[in-house]
Amino acid sequence: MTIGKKNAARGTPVGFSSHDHSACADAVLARADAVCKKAGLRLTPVRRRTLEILLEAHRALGAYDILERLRKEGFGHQPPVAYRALDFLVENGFAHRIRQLNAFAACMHPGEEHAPAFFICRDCDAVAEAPMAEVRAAVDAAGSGIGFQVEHTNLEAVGVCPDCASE
Amino acid sequence: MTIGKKNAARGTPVGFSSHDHSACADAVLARADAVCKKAGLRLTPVRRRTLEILLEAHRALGAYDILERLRKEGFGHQPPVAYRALDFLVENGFAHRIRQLNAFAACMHPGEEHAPAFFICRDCDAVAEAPMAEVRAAVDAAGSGIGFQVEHTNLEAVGVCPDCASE
DNA sequence: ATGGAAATGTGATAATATAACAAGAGGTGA
DNA sequence: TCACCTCTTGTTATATTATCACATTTCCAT
Repeated sequence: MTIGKKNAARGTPVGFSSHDHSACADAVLARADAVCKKAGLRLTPVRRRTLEILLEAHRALGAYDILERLRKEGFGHQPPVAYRALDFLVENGFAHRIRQLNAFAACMHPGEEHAPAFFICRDCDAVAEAPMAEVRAAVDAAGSGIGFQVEHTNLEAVGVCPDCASE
Repeated sequence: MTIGKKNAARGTPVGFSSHDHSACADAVLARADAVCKKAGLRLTPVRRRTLEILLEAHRALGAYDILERLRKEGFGHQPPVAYRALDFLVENGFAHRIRQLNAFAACMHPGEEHAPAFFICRDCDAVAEAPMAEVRAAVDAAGSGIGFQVEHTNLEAVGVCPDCASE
């Protein structure tokens, strides 16, 4: 689909309220560095750059969107390059996979334990991430009721964002 | 991936507790007929058969798994055949799309308003559906807090099912 | 019966994702 | 230092999932 082309001019991506993108991006990146150092993880150039790309875009990007940007910057140009970097970021909580969009978005709360919920606008594909601890607790409880050990949850809500609703 | 090959012998698909499959399948099918009649929807042969296949399998199936079965029974053999039938079922609440698996499963509560949550075993791909109205309420509330009108929610929890845990 | 909308079937292709293997980077202990 | 090991990267090739576009048929309401 190549995320973000459909209605790229509309909608405030990844969070509907405006704010200083570069500041929050820097903060998240610094946090990622710290978390990796502490955990003995290697935030290599491709990985770090992939995270930066997600943060700069400040919206959900498809793997091939990211691959293209990496390629332009001299990294490898084959799909595994992007997928591996994204896998690393997702596994370690620096990014989330948005399955409704076949896309990825930087996590805005790396390091913190959180069960994210995503609000996805069906019109402009903007995505907002909200931490919802209560939901996670409810799911854990429901799971243990049927003998299921929940390890990871993903909640994606589709609807209409404020911008698109006002049109 | 061709869902269901990995560990097909293990796990109790779509719900972890055993029960009379054919009885619940018949009931769901009858309900689907009634709902369609009432709503003026056409549960055509391909669509009905697709739902039956999902009910018989009693697990999540990929679109191409379904396509193959349809083909063997004399229906068309091109992807749109399966995707269109599945789209109809999903849109009208007779089936759910399990995005973690790129697969589809029959809904066990058609007609009833419900925000389903899925418990997906990372070992054997078994899927259990649990209705979680409270979660939906929480998501609606969180959404309206940021001006987002939630239309549809999908919650997928990955973990370990009872069968796989006991090994 | 007939005109229009919905549904089906088909070929072609797009978009997303992984497998498998060779080569390089970096750390660790002898 | 160097041999060794592991992790990471890059590449080729291919698998898997999903959609487009268009002809044909079916169904139903007039």
